[in-house]
Amino acid sequence: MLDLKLIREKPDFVQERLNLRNGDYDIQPILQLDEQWRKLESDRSQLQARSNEIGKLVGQKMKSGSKPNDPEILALKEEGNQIKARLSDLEPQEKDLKTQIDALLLTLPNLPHPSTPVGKDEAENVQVRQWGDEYKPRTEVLPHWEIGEKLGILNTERATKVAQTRFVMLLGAGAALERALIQFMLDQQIAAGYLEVLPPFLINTQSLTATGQLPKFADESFKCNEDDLWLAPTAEVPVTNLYRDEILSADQLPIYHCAYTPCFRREAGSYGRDTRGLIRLHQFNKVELVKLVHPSTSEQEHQTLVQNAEAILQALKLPYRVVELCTGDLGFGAAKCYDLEVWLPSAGTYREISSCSNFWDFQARRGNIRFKEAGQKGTQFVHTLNGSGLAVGRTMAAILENYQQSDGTVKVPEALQSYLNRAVL
RNA sequence: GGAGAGGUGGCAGAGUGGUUGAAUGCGCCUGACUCGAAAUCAGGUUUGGGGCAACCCAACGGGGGUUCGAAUCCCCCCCUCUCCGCCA
Repeated sequence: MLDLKLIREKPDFVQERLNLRNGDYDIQPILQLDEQWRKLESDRSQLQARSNEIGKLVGQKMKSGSKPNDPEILALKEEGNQIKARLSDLEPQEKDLKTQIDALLLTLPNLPHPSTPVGKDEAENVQVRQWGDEYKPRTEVLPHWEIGEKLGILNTERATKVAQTRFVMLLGAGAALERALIQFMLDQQIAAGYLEVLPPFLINTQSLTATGQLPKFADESFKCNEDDLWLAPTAEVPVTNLYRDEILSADQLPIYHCAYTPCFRREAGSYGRDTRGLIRLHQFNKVELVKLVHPSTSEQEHQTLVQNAEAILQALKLPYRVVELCTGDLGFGAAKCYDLEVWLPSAGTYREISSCSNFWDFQARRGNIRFKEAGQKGTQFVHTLNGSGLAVGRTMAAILENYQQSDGTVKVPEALQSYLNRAVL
């Protein structure tokens, strides 16, 4: 959520930054409502002040012996009643305006960070670095779903029977590989200083609103209608929300968490895209990194977060590149974002395997996650960051392709061999 | 699902109609004492909003109501805990 004060005080600046995004965002309605609201607010609070005064006066007089039906008391009561009548007119108006303003605020995305490259769309993202070209296979390889089916470790047809399209079933070594990857990733990130969390996978509306999935992207998540619960689309949601509505002390920061969860996404509007294989599923596994940090450190924390995600790809010797998203491609809540893209030789392209975003104070405002500096008055919002460390299914896809051997088997990356107790799939 | 208890400041925990934004304790901050620290003593310490400011308003789980006045009384809802039942 953007700071209403900032919108009010620097409307041109805010509008300019929003215009760099993909989509039409207009702060004018908010500015107008805000002006009306402030007028009502000050009228109402003046009336309220007089009303409070009357209440106190009556109390004092009663204590010093006045009778309830003394003329003086009756006059005060009468004035009190008149004020109440006017308040009952103003109050709902004010509340209604406030509700409208809040609702509009929740639909505005974050401002891009000044350092985020300006651009219209994906095509203008900026490559930051590329790693591991020497590990790219030199011969033709089968797409991961074909080699997976061939090896009998991946089955789409039966998963579709059990559930729907965009679900897969892993068998034998496939299931073991998925589990090994989860374990490996968690071990690495725990060693890097992240505290593991195993959060709820069903989460409430308030939590999804705090991290920015709601209200705008309700279509993207599965909902349990009976219960105000949604299937988590990413561990970012439950983990960031661990600290919702809390005031932390500055010395608790930074907080680093890693979490394995399955992720559930409806993938509405992606019909026909990536219909085969492990790339785009309604359910996939992910190890997520989440940081809550002091604002003064958030940029460097972002860099180390990206490095922590990269470390997994490097340990697995999977070729990848790092891309910084331009303003037009930035996610709703992100101020700045790096994508890690892994090499998929069957397609001859890099595919996103991790998205590392700095949300600045955007999520913290929505979730009311604050901290207090010892000895200082007031509170500040933390900065929240997160990134995949990594998407497990896509990692498996990358391994099945990059580690294919000419005899139709797949080599197990050295870093994983001890987890799987085998060297070849 | 049945029965009961409860939701108050960073935390713990008082408070049942009147200047209570809220006792007390812990924590934290400042000062005194000390070479320094601990201990002790004194003072301070909720959050959010409006206003250039003085200052004002709001908030005791949420929403309504009664009243000149509600943390306190009434109604509805939510959540947590305990016991019983059921269950992985």
